Amino acid sequence: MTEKKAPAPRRRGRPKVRHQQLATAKGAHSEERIYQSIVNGVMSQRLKPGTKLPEAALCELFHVGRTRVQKVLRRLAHDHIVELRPNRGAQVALPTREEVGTLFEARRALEASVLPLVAQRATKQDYAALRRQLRKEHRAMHHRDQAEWAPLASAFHLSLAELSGNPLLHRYLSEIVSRCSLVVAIFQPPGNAVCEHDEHERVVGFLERGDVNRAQREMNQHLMELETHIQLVQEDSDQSLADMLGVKG
Amino acid sequence: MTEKKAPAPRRRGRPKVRHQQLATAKGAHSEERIYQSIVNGVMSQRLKPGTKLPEAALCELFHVGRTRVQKVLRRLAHDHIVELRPNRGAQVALPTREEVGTLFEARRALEASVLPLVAQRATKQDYAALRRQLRKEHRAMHHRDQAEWAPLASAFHLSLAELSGNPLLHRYLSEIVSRCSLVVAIFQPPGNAVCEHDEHERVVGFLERGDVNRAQREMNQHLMELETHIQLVQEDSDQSLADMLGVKG
DNA sequence: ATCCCTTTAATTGTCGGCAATAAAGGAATT
DNA sequence: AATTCCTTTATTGCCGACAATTAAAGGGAT
Repeated sequence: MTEKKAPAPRRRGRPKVRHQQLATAKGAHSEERIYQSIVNGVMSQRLKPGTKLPEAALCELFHVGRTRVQKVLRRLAHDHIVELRPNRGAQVALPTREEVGTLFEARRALEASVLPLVAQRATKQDYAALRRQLRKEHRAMHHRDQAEWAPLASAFHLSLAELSGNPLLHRYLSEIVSRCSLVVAIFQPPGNAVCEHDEHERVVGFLERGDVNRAQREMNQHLMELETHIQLVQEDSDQSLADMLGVKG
Repeated sequence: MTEKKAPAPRRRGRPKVRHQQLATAKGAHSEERIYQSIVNGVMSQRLKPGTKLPEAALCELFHVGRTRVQKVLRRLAHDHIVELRPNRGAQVALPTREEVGTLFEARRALEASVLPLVAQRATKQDYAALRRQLRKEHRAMHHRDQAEWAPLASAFHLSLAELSGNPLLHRYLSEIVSRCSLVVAIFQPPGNAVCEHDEHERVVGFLERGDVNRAQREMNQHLMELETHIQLVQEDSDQSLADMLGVKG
């Protein structure tokens, strides 16, 4: 118990902000390592939205100078993982409801655009690989927790983007899927996993039969369900979340 | 003045690369200024693909330290305006034929995705503003040279993206349109302007009537024409271009 | 107690220095 | 003469130092 005395030589000036431990590993390509550590921290909820990421702390944690930390922070800001305010440093981003809307809208648009290209270019081997991946995803969904399953579900969508053969669309969709995962991580109460009703399988089925339209409709439906689920969850965890973060702006 | 004598004491070591004057203006938000200067230089062909952009030169030109120059160069590299190779600095990007293909493919996909959103959200005033813009574009096309008309033609596509109401799609399309302009600037011989056959007007017409499908087809056609035109031009200016740049890799 | 202003320290922004890397000329070897 | 080092120099990568900015605490006046 910290008892405060009468004279209480209390500190003056701006207080040093507390930060949590992230990682201690060392390596050669440190920038990628720092980047991944922070992304993992955000995705796994250890880093909650609003958490400050002071440069000095990251420098100590990862044993690098500020130059590299700044580079990583700028990259994270570009990916909308953190928010970067001038002279005030970086903090984990908290997307607004509106941003979530446009995010999912853009995702639906891109995923729909990707499907015809996949149907046009994918080979039998590609579909076989997709199906293998889906079985893996299925197993994870039944046996493991969300932390392990989530990246696999995203991997399906990213594989489709890759099969489109268009690196640019793939890059954009990667960015979007990452942000969606971030949103899901933020607004999903633990244990409340989204059940997939074999929608991924159905998309592949339509694609393989060459029925692009139906594949698009199925995918759209799938993404709409995901979004509405998020929004419902967000609705009733709004207060407790803001409270949990101590958000004041 | 350093006078060179008879024995021609030729320099040894790595030669200092010559660079051209870009701008001398000064301002407060210097990073944006540097960024725009380089983009303008590339778009107006003063900076040809392959041109090196040494940090020190830019520092002198813009009277800033290397930190800010590096930030700008990284941003340009992210936008694919320059290529950034480790330990070798930045140079103006030269997109390959394959990259141009994926670039236009992605552009067709995004522009098609944008149209339904526009039809859904645009008001009468929006269409009126679009039409005003189109008249301006028309005037520029008939009276001025390509240098003035090109940004206006791009502006039409960007306006559509903006009217979609989705900032994310707008950002992606801005990126793509910039790169397309870069490609056009590189592969278009001066004076060989693309004639627009009122395709923009027709797209707006279909949209206003709510015929999204036809608007999409028209837009697709428009973009395909643009691309094939580029490729034809690229075909027969390939040699002279490589020669012009002194490309050796 | 509440508001304003000053004081103080944390934190970020920017710069120049030093080490590491890459590129070119020249020398040595075949 | 062509090829392989080796030397020399421009250039980038990285870091710590210093200036500028921000945020909180303290101290009055209302």
